[in-house]
Amino acid sequence: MADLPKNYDVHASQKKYYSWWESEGFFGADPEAPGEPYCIVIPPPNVTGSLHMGHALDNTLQDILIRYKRMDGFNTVWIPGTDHAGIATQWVVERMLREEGISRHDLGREAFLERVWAWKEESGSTITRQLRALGVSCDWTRERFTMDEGLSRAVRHVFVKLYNEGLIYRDTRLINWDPIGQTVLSDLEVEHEENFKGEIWSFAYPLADGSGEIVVATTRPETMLGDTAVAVHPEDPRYKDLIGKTIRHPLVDREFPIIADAILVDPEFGTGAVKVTPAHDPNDYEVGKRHDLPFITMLDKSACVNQEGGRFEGMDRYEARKAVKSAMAELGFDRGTKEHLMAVGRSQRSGAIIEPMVSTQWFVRMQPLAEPAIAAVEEGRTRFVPTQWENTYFAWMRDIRDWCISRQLWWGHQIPVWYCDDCGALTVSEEPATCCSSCSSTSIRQDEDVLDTWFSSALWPFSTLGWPDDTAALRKWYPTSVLVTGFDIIFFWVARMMFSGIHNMGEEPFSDVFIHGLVRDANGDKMSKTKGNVVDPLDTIEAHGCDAFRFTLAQYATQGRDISWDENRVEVSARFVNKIWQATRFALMGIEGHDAKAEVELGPYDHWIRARAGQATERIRSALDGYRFNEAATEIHAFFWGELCDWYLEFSKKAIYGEGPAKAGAQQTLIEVFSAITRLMHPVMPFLSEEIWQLLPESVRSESETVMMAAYPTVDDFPKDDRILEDVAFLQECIVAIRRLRADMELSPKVELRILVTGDKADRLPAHAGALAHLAGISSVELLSGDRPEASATTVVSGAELVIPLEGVVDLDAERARLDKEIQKVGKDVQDLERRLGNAGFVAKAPEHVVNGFREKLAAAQIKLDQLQQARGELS
RNA sequence: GGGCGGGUAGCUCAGUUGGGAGAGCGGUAGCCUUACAAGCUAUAGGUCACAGGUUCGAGCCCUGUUCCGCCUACCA
Repeated sequence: MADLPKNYDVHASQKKYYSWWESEGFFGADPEAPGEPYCIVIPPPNVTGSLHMGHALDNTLQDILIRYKRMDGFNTVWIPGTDHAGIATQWVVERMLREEGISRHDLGREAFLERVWAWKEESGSTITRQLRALGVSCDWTRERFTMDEGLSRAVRHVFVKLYNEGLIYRDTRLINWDPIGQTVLSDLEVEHEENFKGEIWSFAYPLADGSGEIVVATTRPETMLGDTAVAVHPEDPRYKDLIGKTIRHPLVDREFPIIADAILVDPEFGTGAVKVTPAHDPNDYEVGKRHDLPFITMLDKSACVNQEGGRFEGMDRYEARKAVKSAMAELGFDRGTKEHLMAVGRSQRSGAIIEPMVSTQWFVRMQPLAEPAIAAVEEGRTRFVPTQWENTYFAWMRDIRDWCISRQLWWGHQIPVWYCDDCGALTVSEEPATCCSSCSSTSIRQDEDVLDTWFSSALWPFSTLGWPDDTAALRKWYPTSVLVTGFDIIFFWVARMMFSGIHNMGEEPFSDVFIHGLVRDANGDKMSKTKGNVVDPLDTIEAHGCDAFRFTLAQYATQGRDISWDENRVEVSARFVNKIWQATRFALMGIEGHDAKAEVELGPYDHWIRARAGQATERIRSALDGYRFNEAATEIHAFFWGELCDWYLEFSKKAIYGEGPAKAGAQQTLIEVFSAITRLMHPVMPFLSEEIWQLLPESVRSESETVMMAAYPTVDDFPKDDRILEDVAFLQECIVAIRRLRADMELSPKVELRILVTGDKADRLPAHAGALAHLAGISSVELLSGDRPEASATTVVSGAELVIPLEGVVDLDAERARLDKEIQKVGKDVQDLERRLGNAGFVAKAPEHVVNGFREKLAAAQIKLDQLQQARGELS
């Protein structure tokens, strides 16, 4: 063991063990195997994407859970996969084509799709390869893709089912149009940009009878080419007489009425008269329906003015805006322009400002689907962690609008609907239709549009398990156990999985939804390529190692809070990894030559660290069970460094460097405790723990060839022993008190001190003389009998006083000064404690243990004060 | 406009039934003590954003104010 390298080679370890785990099939899952089911489906990253910090956090947390549950005897599976990401992927490929100087229309649908598939084949493995670098233990044999054959069948199956149930329908209505991407978007795909600097322009519409004008205001002048009314409030005295009169459009050959609408018009706002463009504004659309106005679509698919715009035809909407304004100014109808802050909707993908348009699209009727999805959370069958996210979920679900699912794209699941050229009937079919279901004509055409990418994502928790077939995996693992994801896709994905799962499977898709924060940069800003503040997880892993990276992520993963990523923390974690390695080296050297059959005698410190390990196990388990990853990581750190390294390894040195049953006892303890902590840390630090596991003695490894299959420690693995915990806590307090005294008196650690001890617990101390010698430089421990030495320092701990003779060790003048300072300080403490205890209400109402705690503390402080004053007197 | 989260040590952040204000980093002082100087020991540093309230007692509960961030909304 002496040849164990002084430093841990993280990269060699990562490479060696990941491929070993994977090739041995340790990630694989068998639905027939015993154990309660525990299943996670990965939030599928974009197939052509690459790993970012969000993925790193999300997947590290999932891996921690899966590894924990796998070790804990559950029949676990973690299903990986990727999403075809319709718009995003098509957008990327179109951009590549543009660089070649061609468009997708030049290629045609078939050739274009070939290009996209080729790009998917080329780049599709990047993200899964990068995920492996994180150490994730997905069952790669079950990897799925949202457009693979099985999932595509699931999509068609659901579409047909919902259509037959009347929950999918086709309708013509106002939708969000992306003029650059040239497709409709759902409300969620529109991002609202607040405080957009625009202007509001007022102009006059002349009455047709020449009797006057009415002034209206707009932020979008060009839409006046599509106006079909001006609305006023029915009670507005200014305009009451104008209601029913006709306006003569000054720019196009049309007349339209002045109408009264109490819902649209706020008489207090602006001029109190509103121009109405039913085909290009959501509010006006409603007005148009209420008043049966004409819907004049005056823009084409690229948001250029069409024939409805008369002489403005062919202009893009912003050119038209200027042209309309100046034309109106020439006619004398301009009534001024003001700056105006407004919100504009942009396409999430192309960035284009959304144009509301009237269009025929496919929709999902949401109301009936949302109701049971709301109930599932209300009734606790699905639980959000932290619970605050339930509000977000409810708010959206309760105010849900129908979901527009068709997209004018080519990359995606083509809508399984065929239109008959002869009779016009629709054929909706899971399998490709060959003739019209109504008139049997073979002259049918499939709908050219594809489905919103989230339509297939919504089926992910069951489609990946084999649905619509009745598979063993589906029976075993649905519903899944927990969904781990960020709050940014609660609406896009979580909510839609909820109603899809409930509607299609009859059961909600997961019992827990754990929502973590976003990874931001050190200043709390969103990471983005344009800002140049993106941290590449692979760079971090390369620099500091995967385990340090994962440990840092876990420590950062506080519930309900975003993460401001500070790369320095990874370096700190890397030091922890090194510390673990160094301690392991010590332990392995210590257990060298261990004879399992030798006579064993466990010493007090052996009992102590076991009891401590039990406490740590309890805390770590409880933290993981509650998704408190930061607590789990912190507890691993606190136990390993603060208890095991700082105290036990030092305590045990005497036995380890000695011989006989005490040595065998310490060796056995080292083996057991290292076996436990190695397993406890494994979910967070898989590589390091595996490396250590492989170095542990055969007696440990015989349980499992890999730590990832070893049993996760339980509290019952360790005896409870409150007496030893208390005893060692007392010893630690003594050691720390002596060290402090030493530092205060500027005594070198090499100066040996004697201590005389008195008090309730005094007789416990001589048994720890060895530890006191090693850890506090104490040469002898005796019970105080008779008088104190004339020159001495006293330090008080709970239950004892330690008297240290100072004759010949210290400068007495300096010591006097020090004592004076301390007397002052302790005096204040005593006063403070007395005041609090003297409070009648405190004694009457505070829990007994709290009151007793104060009493003990006060007693100890008073003793200390007395002793200090006495020592001061002796020195004088 | 509505909603949510946050403001705790110089920095990054913990703090789960209201009862000793904590960790890591950084600072200071002292240590190459035979696993680890990527380490060990000790230590300084905080009106827990502000103002009220409840209580014997508030970082924690209530009310208000303020600053930062996010989500959401059709105000011409």
